[in-house]
Amino acid sequence: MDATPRLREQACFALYTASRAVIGLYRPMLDSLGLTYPQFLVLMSLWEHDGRTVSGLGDELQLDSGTVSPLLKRLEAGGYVERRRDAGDERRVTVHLTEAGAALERRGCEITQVVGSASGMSYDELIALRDKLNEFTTAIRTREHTTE
Amino acid sequence: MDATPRLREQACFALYTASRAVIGLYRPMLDSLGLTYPQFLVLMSLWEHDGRTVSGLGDELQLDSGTVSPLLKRLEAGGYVERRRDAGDERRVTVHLTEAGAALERRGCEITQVVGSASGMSYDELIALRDKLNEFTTAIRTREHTTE
DNA sequence: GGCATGTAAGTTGTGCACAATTGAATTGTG
DNA sequence: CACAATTCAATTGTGCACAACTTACATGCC
Repeated sequence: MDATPRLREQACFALYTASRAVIGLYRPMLDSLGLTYPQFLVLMSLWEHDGRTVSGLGDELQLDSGTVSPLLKRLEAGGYVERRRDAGDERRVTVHLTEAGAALERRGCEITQVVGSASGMSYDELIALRDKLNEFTTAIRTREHTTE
Repeated sequence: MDATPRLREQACFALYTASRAVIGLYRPMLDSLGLTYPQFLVLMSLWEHDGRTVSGLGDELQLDSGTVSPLLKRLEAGGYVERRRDAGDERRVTVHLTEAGAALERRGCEITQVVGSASGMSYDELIALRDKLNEFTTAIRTREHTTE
């Protein structure tokens, strides 16, 4: 019980592997749209609520500006979003879907459904897994800044 | 039900977030050893069975040579492993723990326990989550090369 | 032996992640 | 008003991930 933990017995490793596996399943479908998974997440966030700020997207995706800024630059180069300096507060940049970005919503919805069905789990099982993972993440984050 | 899926309702997003959160929890502890999480995984694999080949480690961690090779180079530069060209088959490179790398095992074991307890879950809950994730990964991988 | 086929490790190029820093704009306080 | 502190986005630097490619070596088949 106190022996060295084996890699395959670790929940953390299972998490790390599962995350990469599901992104790998998205990849060929998103490739055909010229998107990566994080870029797709940004679009999902904007389909729900267009015109978010850069930091708003960072909060939603739990990513900092060092990740989001270049990611948005590529999405803009791809023609899916536009960035606009906020008139009221010049520090803020709001991100807006283009016609092309908005048009991807239908296809994006199909892709998430394909991935969901590939999991081999029922809707209820997926919900339960999601909730368990979110509970896990919340617990981890509350203990994040503790020494040892 | 057929509406656009919201980011926070997606199991995939929960997975992506949970994976990064737990690696973020490992980070400060591994930093003090000069390790990253993937480097730590390599050491865990070697503590269990020293002298694996590069491709053997890749199979274990589900990473390709493009990821593992430079990672091992950094671990070697850090003084934790050595790479040796296999005498029998000159294509193979075996990876061996140094004294310093082997000595990290005890501390590594403590770190995984700290992370486990930070999850706020019981041992049984963690096992159940791990098994569910591995089931998920297996299902995903079997459907990986299917068009749509 | 000679050569096609396959395999192992490494390299190159792109795109995340994240820490640390920068610079511009805003806000709080005297 | 002045100016310190804060906020926001972007930049820089390091280390994964992964696709595509390269090079060296091994093996199978004639």
